[in-house]
Amino acid sequence: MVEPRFDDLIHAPHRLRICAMLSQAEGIEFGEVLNRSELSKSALSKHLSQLAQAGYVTDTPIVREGRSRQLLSLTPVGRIAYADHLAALQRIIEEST
Amino acid sequence: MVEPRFDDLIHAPHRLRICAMLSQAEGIEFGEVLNRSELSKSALSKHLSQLAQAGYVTDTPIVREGRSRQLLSLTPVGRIAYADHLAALQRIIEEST
DNA sequence: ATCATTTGTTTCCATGACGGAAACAATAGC
DNA sequence: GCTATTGTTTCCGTCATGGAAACAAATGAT
Repeated sequence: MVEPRFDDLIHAPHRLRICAMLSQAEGIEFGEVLNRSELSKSALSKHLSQLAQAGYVTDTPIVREGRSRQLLSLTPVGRIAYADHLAALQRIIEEST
Repeated sequence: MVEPRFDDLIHAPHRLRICAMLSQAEGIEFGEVLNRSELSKSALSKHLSQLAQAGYVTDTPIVREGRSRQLLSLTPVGRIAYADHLAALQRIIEEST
């Protein structure tokens, strides 16, 4: 069972949605995350930097259509932190039912 | 079925915990919320003002041990907004499972 | 009545998060 | 070289947040 650790880094609304996107796939390109977010590319880049610095996200450069792109993924540590945060939220939800 | 509307006012970590506390009781005194939070009384007062201004929280003055206190409660509107927000979180959690 | 205590609000001030625009860097293709 | 694409960093303004202290209101004590 996961520790229900509330994580302020993940909790911020945009980052929560970013983590949710990344949790559902093996890897998503920066451009797709950008399209599915409501952020400018500079803001998105900064959020991803924060998540990367925490060790939650990594980017693998890939090439598609002649251009190099970032394939973003949650790291194992990131998946655990995200799962723990969701567990903390789940606990709040259950307490309130 | 509730609308899964994400509510930034409720989402902020301390306010989320405040709403969670209030959702579990008919009324809680300011002092108890203060003890169960990690906020100064000024910060708590300001958060409660925000929730009150949104129509999510009301305070009923009561007297206990010779002193008047605020008995805080979620309003019906507040309960709905909180439930909707939890539904939005629940949706995120389920998407990520 | 005066003073101190309790309960909560408001003011003041400092800090940090956040966001977008624009400049920048790196790479690929023409 | 020149342009377009992908993403980062810099710059700058704005808003959220928090605590301390001053304040207000009510009660009890002397």
